[in-house]
Amino acid sequence: MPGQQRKRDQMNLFAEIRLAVTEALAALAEEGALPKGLDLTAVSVEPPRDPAHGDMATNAAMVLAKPAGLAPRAIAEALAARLMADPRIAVADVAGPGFLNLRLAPALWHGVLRSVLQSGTDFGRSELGAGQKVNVEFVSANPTGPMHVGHVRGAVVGDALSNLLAFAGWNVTREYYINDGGAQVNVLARSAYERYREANGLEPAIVEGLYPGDYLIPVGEALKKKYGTSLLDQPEEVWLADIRDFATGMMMDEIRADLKQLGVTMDVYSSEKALYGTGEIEAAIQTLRGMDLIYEGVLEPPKGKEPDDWEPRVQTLFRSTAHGDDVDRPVMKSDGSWTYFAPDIAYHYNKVRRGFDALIDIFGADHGGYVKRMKAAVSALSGGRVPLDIKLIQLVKLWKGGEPFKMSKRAGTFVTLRDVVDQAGADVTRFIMLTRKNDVALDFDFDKVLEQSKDNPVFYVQYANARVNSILRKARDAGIACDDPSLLAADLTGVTHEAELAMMRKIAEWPRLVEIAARGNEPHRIAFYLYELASEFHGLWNRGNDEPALRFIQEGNAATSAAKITLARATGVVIAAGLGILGVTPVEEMR
RNA sequence: GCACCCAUAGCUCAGCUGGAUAGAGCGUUGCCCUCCGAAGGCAAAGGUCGCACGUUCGAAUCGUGCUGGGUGCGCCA
Repeated sequence: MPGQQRKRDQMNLFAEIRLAVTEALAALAEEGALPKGLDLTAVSVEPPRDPAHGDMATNAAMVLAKPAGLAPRAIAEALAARLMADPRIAVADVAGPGFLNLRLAPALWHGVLRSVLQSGTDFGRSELGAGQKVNVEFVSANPTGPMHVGHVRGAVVGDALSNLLAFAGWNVTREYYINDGGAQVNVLARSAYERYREANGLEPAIVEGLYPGDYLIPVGEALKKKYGTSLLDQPEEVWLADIRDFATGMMMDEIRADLKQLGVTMDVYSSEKALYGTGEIEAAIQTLRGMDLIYEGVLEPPKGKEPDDWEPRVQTLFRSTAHGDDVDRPVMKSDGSWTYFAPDIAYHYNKVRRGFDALIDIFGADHGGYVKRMKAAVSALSGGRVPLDIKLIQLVKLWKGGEPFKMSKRAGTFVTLRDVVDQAGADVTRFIMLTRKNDVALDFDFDKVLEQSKDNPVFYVQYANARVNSILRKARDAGIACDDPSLLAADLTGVTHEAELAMMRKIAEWPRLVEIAARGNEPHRIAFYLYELASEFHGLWNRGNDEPALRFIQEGNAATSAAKITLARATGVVIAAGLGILGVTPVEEMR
């Protein structure tokens, strides 16, 4: 086993104990108590749901019973006897259908606290990703206007997921795909042209089908500054391409600024337009053709929802059904130009050729129908080597004053990212956006997210951290050394109260939780964990009101205080680490 | 018609890639506190995990078939 893995296991107590279990099983096999060569991959060590069952539980006896040809309880008892000889295991007893419940020596929990203080916010970092290159494509909003609230959630999820994967050992690239190659950017150009005419004192003709938003007025003014009156009364052929580039450029500047305000920085911006004329699209399609996955054919009309103007038509199709899709998909329009799918294929082929080991796309839920064909394309073009995971982001419903919130400060009909961040702040926005799994709708209530109460999870988690800092401040004032090196020297043997052990157990779960969240590409788990961690901490704090022995600062007893403060400090460190992944700034003090 | 997503306490939602008596917050009920260890605390009640079969020692979790809601379904991205 590589040294890195070993090092990580020492930080992850669950991994360490699992290793103890599998080593004990191997020893039993060596003695002949178990058959040799059993597959141990299904053996797990996890926190039991009921803390009364112990600190950790393993299912080893149950999953091995059948392949070993032995009764679960017999295996469990042999394993228990073996583990009891391990000084790290205080109690091992068999329960239920064959669970082995373990209670650990308190020194292990104290070791976790020291690990946290030694590693700081790197505690919980994992080598799970083993340095593999993963590309996370997210936002990818059309460059035809400012980002609206619908984009915010995707931006936050993508960014937090990127942080999470980096924390878990992946080499992450954050990428934005600019859809600047389709018809919508010509519409943008024509809309901007009307604003340009307006800037020159003419009446703009914002006809049906153009973008009416006020946000294009500055674009018109900038065009006037650049071109003066030279483009007035010129035919579209003269100005379309230039104005299109100019306007999309300005839109992208605005989008970049919006993302920055939200705390999101992309590593790579890829352009759809740049794929045209370079032969990349043709090459991607040609590659598929070489696999016999491109053909000329006629699609059946969808049953039950036949368009009025349906007529059978021969078109160029991608045989996506060969890679799990339901029907084959057109890549070329009847006029010979590419469908939107073709450059997307080329773009994903581009990502594959750049050497990524895994691809992740964050899409809006309305793109659900696009998932299978995209996966089919990546599967075909990577020879099945590169997995593509697509996360669909459900709607955000805004609320204010108990009513749906729809107004915008801008003239458009949508709420912009800026509207949201200006009112709620980036930290609050980011946290709340992660308090739901990606595929369920989320309510965002401007009143509630800013409330300073237990009901608001952002406040609740931040408050826990602020309390930790308050303890440290008070302790320092009382003359107790609270820097990490001093705390690391504290004797923790007295910190064994059940409530304190519960706190340590929760902290010890952090490395395990990081891996679970990273494995599933599920950043929301971090937010939920932080809430639970904060809850545990507030609970312990509150018990200090009634039971002075549980207070972190013990009057007149610097040594005991230091030990208990270590527990608080470790909690604060993990909260800071978790908030760091979410992209939320921990606050030192509540105001 | 087909595909994908969702369905868990009155409400809003978690649920560890199959584990033990299914959790949290809000709300409800009861008790406590008015102390800057402050922006409340403790406890209780509340569930056929949409329905029905199936796989398994064991299912909210996996499979099949339904019901209800959402999204989408050839020259829009």
